[in-house]
Amino acid sequence: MKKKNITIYDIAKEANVSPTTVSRVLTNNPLVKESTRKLVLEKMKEMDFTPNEAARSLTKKQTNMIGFILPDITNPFFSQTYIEVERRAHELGYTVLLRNSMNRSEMESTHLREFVQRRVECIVFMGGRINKVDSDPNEVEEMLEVMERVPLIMVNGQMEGVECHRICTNEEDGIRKIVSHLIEQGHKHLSLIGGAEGISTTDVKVKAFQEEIEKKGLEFRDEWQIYSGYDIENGRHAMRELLQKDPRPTAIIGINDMVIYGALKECREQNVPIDNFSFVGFDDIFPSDIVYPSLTTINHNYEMLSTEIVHSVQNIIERKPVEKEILIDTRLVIRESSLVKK
Amino acid sequence: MKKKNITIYDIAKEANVSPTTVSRVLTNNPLVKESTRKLVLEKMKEMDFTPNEAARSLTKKQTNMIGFILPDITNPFFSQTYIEVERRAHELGYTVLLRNSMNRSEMESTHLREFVQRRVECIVFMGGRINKVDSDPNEVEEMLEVMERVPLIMVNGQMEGVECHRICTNEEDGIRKIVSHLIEQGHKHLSLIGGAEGISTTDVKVKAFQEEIEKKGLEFRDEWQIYSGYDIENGRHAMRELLQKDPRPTAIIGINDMVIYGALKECREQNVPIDNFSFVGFDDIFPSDIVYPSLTTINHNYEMLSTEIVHSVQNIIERKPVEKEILIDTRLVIRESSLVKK
DNA sequence: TTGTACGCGTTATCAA
DNA sequence: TTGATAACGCGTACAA
Repeated sequence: MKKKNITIYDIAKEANVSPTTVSRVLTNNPLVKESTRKLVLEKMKEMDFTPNEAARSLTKKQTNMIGFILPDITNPFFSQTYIEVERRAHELGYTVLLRNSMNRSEMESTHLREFVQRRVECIVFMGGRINKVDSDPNEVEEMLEVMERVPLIMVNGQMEGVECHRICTNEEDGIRKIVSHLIEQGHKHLSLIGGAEGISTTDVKVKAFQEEIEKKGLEFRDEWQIYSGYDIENGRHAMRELLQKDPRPTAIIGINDMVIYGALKECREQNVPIDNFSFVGFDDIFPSDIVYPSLTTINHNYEMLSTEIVHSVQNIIERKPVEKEILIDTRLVIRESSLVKK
Repeated sequence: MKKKNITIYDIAKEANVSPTTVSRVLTNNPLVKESTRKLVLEKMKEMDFTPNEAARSLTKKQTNMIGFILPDITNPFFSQTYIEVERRAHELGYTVLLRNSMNRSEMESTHLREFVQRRVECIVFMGGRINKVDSDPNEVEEMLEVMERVPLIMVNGQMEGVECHRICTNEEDGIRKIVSHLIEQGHKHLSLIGGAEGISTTDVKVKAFQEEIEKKGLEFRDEWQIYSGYDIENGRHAMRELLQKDPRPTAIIGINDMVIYGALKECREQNVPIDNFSFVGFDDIFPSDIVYPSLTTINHNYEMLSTEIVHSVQNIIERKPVEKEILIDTRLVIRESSLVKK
């Protein structure tokens, strides 16, 4: 089953040329006579030759690989971003190395180390440490060390003391769009659930939420803003808490779509009519179109997000000028969950 | 920002030893005096040295990479499988190269070529061409060529004329479990929607469905078995068709969970009470626990699936004996959608 | 316990 | 248009 590794030397011998010439046809060097090129190509086909990328990387000092760290690919928000990045990177000849961190710092470290070792040409970082408002000095130092060797792009995050390229969803504006929409629907009592204090994506949203509410002359109630985490179960807990309040809010915004799924589930289990509330999520992951009621939410513009990521990656690698910070605008997708019923 | 690439030679010079010795500490060779090892490690830290994996791969003739081709990582079925594989592979020191094929043959070819070029040590293949009942001769030939150089494992698929390791979900048994469950619930009129004729995973299910129905003394109605594809929209179409039948079935099985999401959606749009039917899916992807009604479905046992995949990968790479075909049993997860109401 | 010399498969430099 | 020859950075047989 295993063949001997055949190399350009083998091809050279068969074609009666030097290895150099074989290498030339491999790199599409135009300084090769057409007839010899044809001959060499023929022999390569015959012998089923494939150049060894490791050897190539070694001499060319470039691997055509980029590393992508994200918390959890089973979360549609990340997979929807990743797949677009993979596609576009592929078009430009790059191989993406995907690694899940599960938001665990040691995993992130491991992945970073591996990326450096494999000499990826750029690292894209989402989630985890880059969303901590108070960054860990050790993590900062590690990032800086990595960045001395590999350029790094942070997506929807940042670290104090780590200056690098950033591409971010305009989350403030997303929240404003949600608040405006709910007020238009006649709501006066808005709640925000999910997330965690000290995590930048949460803090940004909470701040924007509070500001926008007060700007519109509504009342911000502390007890209607519940930090409860990011997943479905966390959403259930928040909703459970909310249902015990008196008075209750009439509209509920989720830090992401997932927590709203949980909130809906909790209402059902407690036999609380869904219609009692308007719900709005954030991310527009695919299940939001199929849950019941379908979920009003903020779409990240995944296409533009991924386009900008790969675009930046490319320019950074090619040492072209790149904007240090790129903001991606969002879009409010109105579905059933936020429309006034009865 | 860019440092000169520092190598074992630089370390050697700094530590007053030979490059060989540096290499030895890198590979944890015990034949190094403890004091020199310490010295070398120190210098490595000081100079922020990281071995170049490409150079390593070149001499060791092993890359520690495995390739993973699947149709679409945004489909939770695949991401739930992939993430487990990544985790386990990582524990064994392997890097997984993930590539999405979107079920397109040319993409698969591109990815296969790249994998060979990068000298991955094993390829895991899901979806696409390996699910065609009538395999394309060109695709078969390509697979065989690849397999002369890299071992390959097919997950939930096979190709006539391509003998290789296979790890499969026991889909027949899954379908039988569903049918039994529905009959226990008192159903006599079962329908199966989704999938496509000539795709092995579909054909296997359809066949098992028909056989099991007849074995139980029920009637298999051709018009209640609708090939309509694999995604949400396809599920809607099938349901639309089903709603026009007279008589209608009372229980609806989906080729996967996605099509049932579509079916539920279609019922709502047409104001047909969900309660008129029992629904059962296949795959147990995560939204099935949060859609309403929550979906009864077949769980793939992702843990065992991924364990077996990585286990096979490892044994194949290490040339240990491996079972040619491994069957993974499923589990019926009963939720609201299939329980008799009223 | 350590070092020398060579090989891994390619690309790049220079000369022919 | 082609061919020697030297890198690229590391591992390993062999010698010391």
